[in-house]
Amino acid sequence: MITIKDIARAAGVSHTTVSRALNGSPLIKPDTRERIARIAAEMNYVPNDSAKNLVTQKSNTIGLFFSSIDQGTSSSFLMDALKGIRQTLNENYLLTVNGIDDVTHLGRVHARRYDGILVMSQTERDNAFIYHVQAGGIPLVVLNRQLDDPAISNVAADDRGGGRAAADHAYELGHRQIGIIEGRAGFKSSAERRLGFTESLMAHGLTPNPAHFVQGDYSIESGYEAMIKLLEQNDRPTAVFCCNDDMAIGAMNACFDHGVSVPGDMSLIGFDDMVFARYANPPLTTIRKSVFEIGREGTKLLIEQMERPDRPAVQRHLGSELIPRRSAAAPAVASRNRDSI
Amino acid sequence: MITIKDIARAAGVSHTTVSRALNGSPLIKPDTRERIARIAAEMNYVPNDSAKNLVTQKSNTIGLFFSSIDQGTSSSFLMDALKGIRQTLNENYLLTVNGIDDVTHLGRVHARRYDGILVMSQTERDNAFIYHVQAGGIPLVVLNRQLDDPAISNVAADDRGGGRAAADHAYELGHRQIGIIEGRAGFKSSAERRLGFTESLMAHGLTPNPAHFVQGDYSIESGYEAMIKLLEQNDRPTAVFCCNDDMAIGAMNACFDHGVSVPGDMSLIGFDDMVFARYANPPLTTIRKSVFEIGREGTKLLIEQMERPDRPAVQRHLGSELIPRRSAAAPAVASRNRDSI
DNA sequence: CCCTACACTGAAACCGTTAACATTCGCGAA
DNA sequence: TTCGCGAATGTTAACGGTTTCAGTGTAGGG
Repeated sequence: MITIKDIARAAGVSHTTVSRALNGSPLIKPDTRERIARIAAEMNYVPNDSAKNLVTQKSNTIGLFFSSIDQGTSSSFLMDALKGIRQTLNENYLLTVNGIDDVTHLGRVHARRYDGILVMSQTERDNAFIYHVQAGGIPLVVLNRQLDDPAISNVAADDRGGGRAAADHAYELGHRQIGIIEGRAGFKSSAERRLGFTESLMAHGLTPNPAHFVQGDYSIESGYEAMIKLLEQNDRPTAVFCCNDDMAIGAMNACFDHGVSVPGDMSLIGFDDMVFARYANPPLTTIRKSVFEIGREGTKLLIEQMERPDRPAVQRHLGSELIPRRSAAAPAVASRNRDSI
Repeated sequence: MITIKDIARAAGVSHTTVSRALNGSPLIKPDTRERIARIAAEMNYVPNDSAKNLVTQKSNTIGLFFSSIDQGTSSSFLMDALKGIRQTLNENYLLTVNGIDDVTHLGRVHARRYDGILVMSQTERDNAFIYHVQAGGIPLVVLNRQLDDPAISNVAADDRGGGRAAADHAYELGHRQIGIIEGRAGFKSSAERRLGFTESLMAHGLTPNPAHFVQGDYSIESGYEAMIKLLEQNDRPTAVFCCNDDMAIGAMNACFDHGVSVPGDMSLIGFDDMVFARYANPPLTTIRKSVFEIGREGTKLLIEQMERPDRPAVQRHLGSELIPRRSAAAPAVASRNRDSI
């Protein structure tokens, strides 16, 4: 392995000069710098990160931590976030990917090891981790989940607004019995989406029917099960807001299996707008949130934070947008009548 | 930041003794070791990786490289692979995730920076990267794509066998006109799956009809387009093997949009068995390949390779398995007749 | 012609660890 | 008593960079 000293010898200068030349120090005469650069290139010199990091007290590493790689995180999530992050992050940063749950010793997550940390958070259970990072003085941005703490930088979709938009849409189509399949208990997004949903109902003068609130956990299966519970009710809703697309797919399957046509007998609205949403049958009406964008904005924020740690934390909410497709339509006449009685 | 020297001072020993004690050297008296360990814990000591890596000439980092994060890699892929890898990898390894396309300077991928590298490869275009890594003497395992070079360790699914199984299944259901929507041109998996498919046809005495071979690129859209080309033919197939599930979903949509019922008028078989396959409508008959397992086995191999670099490279093929669901069934009588003429 | 200032380069210390090479100590054999 | 030896610990030199501080050489001003 060749080092700056080898280059120094070859160039007939001191290794200090080589170091400076390679780092673009203004102290070095332009032609010296060039000569050294050329020699370094010829010798295929690659700087030793460990040595560099040791003396500069940096790690050159950004850590991406997920709530849980196993559950609750749909795969397109990870992918989209990764795209957004990589695209924004300078190439010579190392980006590591971890599950928060996999971290057994918090002590191993340390300012020496990470220059900055991104947390893709879903649940308040991540808080222990988040506050550990913050206490350790590591630049930190929490993605995806809205945080209450203004001291921590945060980029998330507007879950509540999205929930509201979903319910608004159902209302405008003419539905008056609108159900909801909720996300995983304990996840902030679940609470927010339901809250927005309820707000919309109230705003339109509808009284939420507790029987039409069914718990799910963001998995396809839970959507299936929840939908069955809804279908079995005598006074079942004519439209259901599923708090993510996975559950909407599950719900759609439940409808098919029980001879309930979508959207003829039942309107379905999802959340996330993952790739498959438009290829569902019927294509899924849903709320788009851009994890890609969250990744991108979050990374920008993190970089800023690393450059000037004194700056105050920033909260940013990215809008969520209704994407009307074909899984939600006006209710059948019968149910409209039933409502108008 | 506290270092072994601080601990040494606190314990009244030399820093060498601390280093040895903390690393479990047999040279240290048990009670000394214990005392030092206790002090270290009390002081919240965290070793400095950079310093350690500098002197041991390791990087403590494993790199996971993807053919392309943007195209051709479905997201559940990344997720599953990651699960398999993380589960197998010792927690104190850093695992970085990169797109091969994002690597602008091959020189930056270097034995100093990575103790080992996993390549999730799809296409021969990755070869430049792969051989660079190998030439650099970095322990390497190529995942997911079958390699011709026995000098490089390799874990992949049995694509050819899977293709064969798909065609066999269609044949056994009674189909005699079997089409194929091929994967992305240039991807090894595309070639292998087609090959297996063709082999099966020949084995059953069917002559492959060139018009029934349509190019796709593994995207949902391409599956849609390709299916339309197939549907437009006068002598269209009664069953189509789609070289991945994404394209099968696209193909299914094309059928719906053209009033062709699945599996009534058209049987569809996919490949991968991604999560959504069983929630398609109808549930998708497909070939299961476990990316998770590929990740797991590949990591095991890599670790072995890092521990004893002298060992010869290993090729491992994980089986692929037919998962019959409802998107493929016996052909309608009319077409059976047409065939029997 | 000398002195100073400035532009450039070099020497040496340091970052936190590990490892090769002493050193100390106590004990049993000669 | 002395010597040798092994167990336990210490000294010191790496590892490959950056940075502080101390030169050098040259040009410009007096």
